[in-house]
Amino acid sequence: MGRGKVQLKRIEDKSSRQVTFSKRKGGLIKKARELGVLCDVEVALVIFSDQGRLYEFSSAESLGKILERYRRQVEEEIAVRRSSELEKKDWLCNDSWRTKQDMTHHADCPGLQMGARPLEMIQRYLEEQNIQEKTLIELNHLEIELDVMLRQTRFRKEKQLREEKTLMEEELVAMMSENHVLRLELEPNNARAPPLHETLLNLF
Amino acid sequence: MGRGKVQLKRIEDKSSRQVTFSKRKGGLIKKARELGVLCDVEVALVIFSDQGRLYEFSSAESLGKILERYRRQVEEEIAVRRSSELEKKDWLCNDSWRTKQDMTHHADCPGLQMGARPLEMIQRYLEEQNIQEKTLIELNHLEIELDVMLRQTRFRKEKQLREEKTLMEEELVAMMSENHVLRLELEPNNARAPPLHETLLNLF
DNA sequence: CCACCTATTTATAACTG
DNA sequence: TCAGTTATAAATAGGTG
Repeated sequence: MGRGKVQLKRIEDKSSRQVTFSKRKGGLIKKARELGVLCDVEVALVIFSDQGRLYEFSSAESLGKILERYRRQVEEEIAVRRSSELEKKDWLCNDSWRTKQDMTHHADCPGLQMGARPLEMIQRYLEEQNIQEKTLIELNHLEIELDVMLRQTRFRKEKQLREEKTLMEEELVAMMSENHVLRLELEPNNARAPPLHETLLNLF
Repeated sequence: MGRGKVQLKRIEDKSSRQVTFSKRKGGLIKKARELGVLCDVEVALVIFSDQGRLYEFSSAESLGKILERYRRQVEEEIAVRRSSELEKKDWLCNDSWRTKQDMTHHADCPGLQMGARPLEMIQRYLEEQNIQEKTLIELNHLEIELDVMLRQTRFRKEKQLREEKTLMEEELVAMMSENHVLRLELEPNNARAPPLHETLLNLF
């Protein structure tokens, strides 16, 4: 949209990129809000600019809540997946539903205890699904599923580091407390502000 | 956009709402992707349909990572905010930045050695700019600038922890390496893929 | 519900002061 | 740099099959 068509690749000119970011960020947030209102759904949006600045939007109370819900949902899926691990394992390791070949050599593959032998499982899965015929969308779904699997494993590993991390964060917080932070109170100024432009009303 | 203008309120007709959701969800994700690519930023989007179904998008590696980053940032800000509560209170309760009273007593506030004397600089800036006349947008810009200042200070502090962090991350990576990760090579498949529907091309 | 088809509304790229 | 304008590209509401 605009005077010229735009290629879907990184805008190299820093200035243009910044301007485009600013404009499109506003547009994206607006659309996220509209989706939330019109369709009565929860929408959460998080953007990190290349400067590392955080922008967020959420249709509901707080982004945190939506993210909590997201986390819960993902963990739930993990739980479900885990509880059906045995059957799934059977399913994934047993090609009978397709080639009916003898798969017993997979039965003794070690390290598959906790349902993760990602590489093998995935390779098999891909082979069977005839990946070449898949659409990109389906591949995307697949990737998400794989990510969930990975997440599951990762979760366990990360727990081992959790305490150390916490310790470190506390240390960080302590160090940071040496800094004095200024938080602008925008609301009061806004309230006192005279007629705002349409654009402003529109975006905020 | 479309045959009729649309009011920004919940669409009551369930069917229309569902259709609109479907269409707009696609559009929103597409725009999120475009923002990520064009402006080289990280974007994460989470949507819960009213049916509780989860839709997600992320411009980067995984949504989880962005969410992690988000969490870290928020925690950081909270920590900083809390630690600076006292000074902030002082500043906010002191109307001198408006009344042009003597400010020298700020000169001795500790912890601000490093070339930034945020409190003073900001007070001065605000005085000069006659903050009451500013628009919300300008205030936003101001806030961003201040944030950059803060970030610089923070950065120096964080550096002190960088090495420890790096060490820890390496440990994490090592642990993760026990897992076999599959990275889908989307491009090749895409390239080989036969004619995709317009919608597909449009969205991906 | 999905794909496709316009008529319109929106978003926004490029430009201006 | 930054708000405001304009010409165009895009998104999409409503409708059809």
